[in-house]
This record gives sequence, C-alpha cells and structure tokens, in this order.
Amino acid sequence: MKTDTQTYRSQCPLSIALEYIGDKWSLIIIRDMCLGKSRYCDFQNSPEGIPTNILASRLRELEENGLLLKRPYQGKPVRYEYFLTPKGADLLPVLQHLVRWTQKHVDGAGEPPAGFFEAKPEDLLTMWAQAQKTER
Amino acid sequence: MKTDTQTYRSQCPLSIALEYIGDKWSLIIIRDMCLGKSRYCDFQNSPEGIPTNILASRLRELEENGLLLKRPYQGKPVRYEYFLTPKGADLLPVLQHLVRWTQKHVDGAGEPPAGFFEAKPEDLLTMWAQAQKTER
DNA sequence: TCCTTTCACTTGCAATAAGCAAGTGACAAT
DNA sequence: ATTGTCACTTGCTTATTGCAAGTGAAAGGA
Repeated sequence: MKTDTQTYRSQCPLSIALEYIGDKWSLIIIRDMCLGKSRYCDFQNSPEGIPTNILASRLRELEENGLLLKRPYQGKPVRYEYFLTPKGADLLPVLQHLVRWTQKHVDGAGEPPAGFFEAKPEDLLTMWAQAQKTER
Repeated sequence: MKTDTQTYRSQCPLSIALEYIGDKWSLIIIRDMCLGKSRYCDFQNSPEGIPTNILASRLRELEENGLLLKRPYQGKPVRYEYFLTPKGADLLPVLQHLVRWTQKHVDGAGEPPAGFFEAKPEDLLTMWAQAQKTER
C-alpha cells in the first residue's frame, strides 16, 4: 500500500491485491473511470450511492497507491478530474471477469454497456498519456 | 446475496459481484480452497492470519451464497470439510488476474504455486462431483 | 481415572470503518 | 444580495474488524 518498507499481511500476490482493492467501493470507482467518468460528482451520481466522505477517502487512497491521478481542470475554484494510471487500468480484466461471473451465476443482473468486454487497459489511458506529455 | 427478492444496491453486475466477495477475506478463503485446503484449521493457518470469528462468519456467508458447501468428514465430534461449488470455482480466473496484476505492479510480491495460472475451474470440482454423486 | 490436546467454533469487548446528514468555502449565475 | 453548484469536510451513529479468551466433544496418554 505504501511505497517503501510496506508491510503487507503476507507476500501472497492475491492478498496484496486485496489490500489495494479488497473493499466494497474501490472497484466501483475504478469501474466508473473505465466507463469514462472522471469527476467527483460523476462518482457520487452512480446508482450504488457511495457516501461522499468515503468517496473522498477512497480517491485519496487510490491516488496514494498509484491507481489513479488527479489534476485540476480549472483554477479558481480549483476543480479536479481523476484518471487511471496503467496500474489502475490493468484492473480492467479483473472487472471483466467479475462481470462475467455475475452474469453466469446471479439471476437478474444487468448488462454492461456495449463494448465492455472488448475493451483493453490501453484504451483507458488517453488522459494518462496526455499527462505524461505535458509533464516533460 | 439472499436467494429470493434479493435487494442489491444496484443491478450492475460488478457491484453485485462485490456484494459477494468485496471484502478483505472472502477471496483469501477461496484461494485456500483453490490450493486444496478444505478444513477450518487449514484456513486459520494461512499466513494472513484470519481472525477465527471472521473465518466462521465468512464460511457461513459463502455457503449461504452458494460459493461453497460443507459436509461432515466424521461424526462424533462432527467435523466438516469445505469445498467449492461451480459458482465458487468460477472465481479462479478472477484470482489469476489479480495475481498477475500484483506481480506486474507491486514490488516484492511472492510467487503463486507452480501450475496456478494453468488451472481451470473444472479442476477444482472433484469434491463437488463426489457430493453430487452421493446425493442421488 | 484424570489430565492434556485438538478441532471447530462462540462470546465479549475494544478499535476501526462505514454510512448518514449537515456544513463549508470558493465561485458563477440571477 | 441571494441562490446554486462543486468538491469536499465534520460530526455523529451504527456496523464491522480484530483480538483474546472460552466452550464442548472427543481422543490420547500417564
């Protein structure tokens, strides 16, 4: 979770992954970003209804952990937009399998948007690529 | 989660999946079962050190939700062993992608056992197949 | 017989996290 | 001057975690 001398509960790569995204909300935010959402209020308006204080703390954690970046899209009042890093975007295959799993095993689940299963992590990095450019 | 008139926080298949396994421990137990563990004390002895009360409640939930079954392997004192149903075993691809993700993005993560990435959900159903047979 | 162990849990309790409602500060629009 | 929006923060209540200890049934040994 932290950057150095991190103390994971075990070295198991699965367990480590769960320390990053093993909760009820982190992957919901990642999903929203995969679907093109990028602002605080976009995340708030998702049907699951994430509490606003939890949203703020999750965005902070995900950023600290390198899964997403935020940058201001306007000054005065500063407003941020969030976008996925490669580390965050690489969770897309996990989301895709979870969606498949639900569709196979749970009745009454909804459909993902068209093209969801065909998407690749690289497709999600437009914003990240821009940020890399402007950084030089 | 429940069997009828279930009330998920949304119809999104990802969100529903997280209501089944979106916490820090459920997938750890599923992982252990994928690795051939089947008894309470096996799960307890895993390096992550799951608290025993949480283990008991997770096993109960996972069984209620149809991801695993338990059956006595001895009477007097009754002792149970747990094994995956197809619904539980089908989470293996999710575990595999999470492991890959950690290996790619997190330094110092351990290696999964040999053959882990080649395994398929069907390979995990020996016990389940037996249970189906003895049921008739 | 009595004592010690093991297994699979349960119980009690303190600490942490989640969830709800309301508030805040910067600005824009009316 | 008032209202509204956005991106949060604060306060508080409830729920979940995590730790330690306890329980009951039986097996094994002295």
